[in-house]
Amino acid sequence: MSDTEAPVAVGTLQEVLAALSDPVRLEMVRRMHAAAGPAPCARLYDGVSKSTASHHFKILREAGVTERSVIGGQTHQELRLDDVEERYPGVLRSILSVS
Amino acid sequence: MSDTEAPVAVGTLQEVLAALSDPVRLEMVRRMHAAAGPAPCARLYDGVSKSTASHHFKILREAGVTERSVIGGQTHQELRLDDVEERYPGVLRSILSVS
DNA sequence: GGCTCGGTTCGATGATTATCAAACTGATGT
DNA sequence: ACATCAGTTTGATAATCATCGAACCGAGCC
Repeated sequence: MSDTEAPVAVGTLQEVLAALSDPVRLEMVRRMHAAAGPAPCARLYDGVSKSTASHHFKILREAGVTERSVIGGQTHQELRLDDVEERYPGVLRSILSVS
Repeated sequence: MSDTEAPVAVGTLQEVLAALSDPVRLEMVRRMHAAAGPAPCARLYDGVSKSTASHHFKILREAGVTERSVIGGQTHQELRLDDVEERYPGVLRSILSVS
């Protein structure tokens, strides 16, 4: 079974930038982008504890940058690139394209 | 007389995003962009003390986002849009173009 | 010299925030 | 029922950070 939550509106530009300014979260976002679809949580981070990772996922979701879905009982996270692009054109796209 | 400091290299993407994620600093950057050239410090902020503003200017400079110059004895701040664009194409430009 | 004006630096304080371990929850499997 | 696995929440701690006032500095002016 698949279950996706009703996504919150994309947050303020400040919220989005603050969400992306943490290295752990930016790496999460990069991996979600590479995954190009719902990805299991555990594949999206390294070097921090489960609880810390969950905290960062929450911040990303509350900024409207990602959404959570449950697929076959497992939680997945997914980048809301189109939504963020619609609200702030070019911002997330350029950040992801930069090395 | 005009005196411009040798600008530091543009910082990491994290540093740049962190610098822009503060509302006071983003407003400073917006005003510098509008000024399109060296602008006197006092025109670039509202609602915080002189010392706080100076602190924020420093963070922006250390991230390589702005530079300081002295024109006729007065300190001015200027956006380094071209340098940041060269290092992180699209990032700062898109942030400035967004409402 | 002494004064003001614009900025910076110092030191302190309060608020955020990142982090973890532990307890909890919900689903799956035996 | 029990155990396990994945993720969340809670509570606490440590670190970072924004903010301010006060002291300081350099340039121009009287």
